[in-house]
Amino acid sequence: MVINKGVNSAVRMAKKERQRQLVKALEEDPFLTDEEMAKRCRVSIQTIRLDRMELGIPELRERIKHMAENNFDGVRSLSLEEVIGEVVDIQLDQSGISMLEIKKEHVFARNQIARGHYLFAQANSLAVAIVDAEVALTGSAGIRFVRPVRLGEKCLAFAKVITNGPSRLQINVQTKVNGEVVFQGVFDVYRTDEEGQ
Amino acid sequence: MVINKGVNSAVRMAKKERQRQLVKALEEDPFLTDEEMAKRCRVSIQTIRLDRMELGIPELRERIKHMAENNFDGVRSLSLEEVIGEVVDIQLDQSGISMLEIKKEHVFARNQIARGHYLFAQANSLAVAIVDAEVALTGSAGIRFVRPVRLGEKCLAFAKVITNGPSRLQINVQTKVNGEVVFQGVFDVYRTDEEGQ
DNA sequence: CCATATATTAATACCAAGTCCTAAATCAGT
DNA sequence: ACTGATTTAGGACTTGGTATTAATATATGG
Repeated sequence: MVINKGVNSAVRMAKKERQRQLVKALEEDPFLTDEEMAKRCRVSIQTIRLDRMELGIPELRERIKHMAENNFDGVRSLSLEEVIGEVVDIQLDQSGISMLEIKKEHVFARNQIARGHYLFAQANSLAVAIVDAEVALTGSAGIRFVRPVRLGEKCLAFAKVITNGPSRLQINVQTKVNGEVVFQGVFDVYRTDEEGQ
Repeated sequence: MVINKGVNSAVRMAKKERQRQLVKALEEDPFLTDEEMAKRCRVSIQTIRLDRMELGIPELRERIKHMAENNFDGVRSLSLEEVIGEVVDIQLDQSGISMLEIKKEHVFARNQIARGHYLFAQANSLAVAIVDAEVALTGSAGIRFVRPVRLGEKCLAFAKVITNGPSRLQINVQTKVNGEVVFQGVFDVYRTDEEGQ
């Protein structure tokens, strides 16, 4: 019996093992068709299909679709990144206010704290936006993350021009959550009609 | 004839307009089937197919597949999604290199110059990534955009730990394009097991 | 007004990569 | 030899198409 069980389990393992390989192979390359997998495992297509059923693995097209959908959501937030925060008010060459609500895509999954560069991006793009010029680019900046910002918090960035030269402005940006300063930065922004950064 | 041309162009516009809408609709939602689009445009499926042919738009499955493939390349870096750019090399608590290719979504449409916060994001996330801790957050930073970076350029960010304390590190990041420095920054990063920014 | 493009619709056969279902074959263990 | 699990096979149907051919507007040029 023990011996038989050995043989038995050898066969069972063949199945289990195949399914294990299936899962692994699809993790590595989700674009594999049942036909491909059947060839690889030297079994019939139907066997692979049964395996997928048992393992609850959707068909190729569904797998691909899911990946694409995830990606699409990502793309959405990428294009949203173009406009970091919503501009609430702007006085060209003087001041501006923008609002950014911290969402899932802005935070570290582990601790729900906003990634610094989103706060920077909000401040930076606001600073650039209030400059009255064809082209405005940040030259340098000094920034401080005063306290961590958490998921769901609404960041109000207040930008104020400190010094206003013909080709160079210094802009102070203070970001607050419920009146509490969470970020502070000074941006040196250059304006030109051609380039600079 | 002018009158006829008017009618003519009205019809032609119907087609052009429909194709314009098609492109737009698919940009907004690439998961639309021909059938759906046919209903929306109140034409036959065949017309939509012809339109796709003319416009060189691949079928639904191909579109989805492409998205999924792009995503898949990015899936590897999904765990690295924490980091903007692709990490090339990391020595924890010592140094790191990441690469970011400037694409359309990173530049100002007007002048094809990369928005500063992407360069910042690359540098910032690399700085945070090389810190060997449960949680690492940027406290402050001083940065300089040395020269503008253009569409298509590949930015290599080199991060190096300058001072390495138990709870605080100073990290210098220099970003280069073809050996030329384009960005330079010093990041104060805090490591904790709970929070801080 | 008729011929001639251009645009649209229809109809058919075919494909990939499946699902769902039924039935048969195989095989291992007792 | 029988039982139960496993594997194959087969056919019908599905989606979302391609490719091709043909018929039908529709519009404009002359």
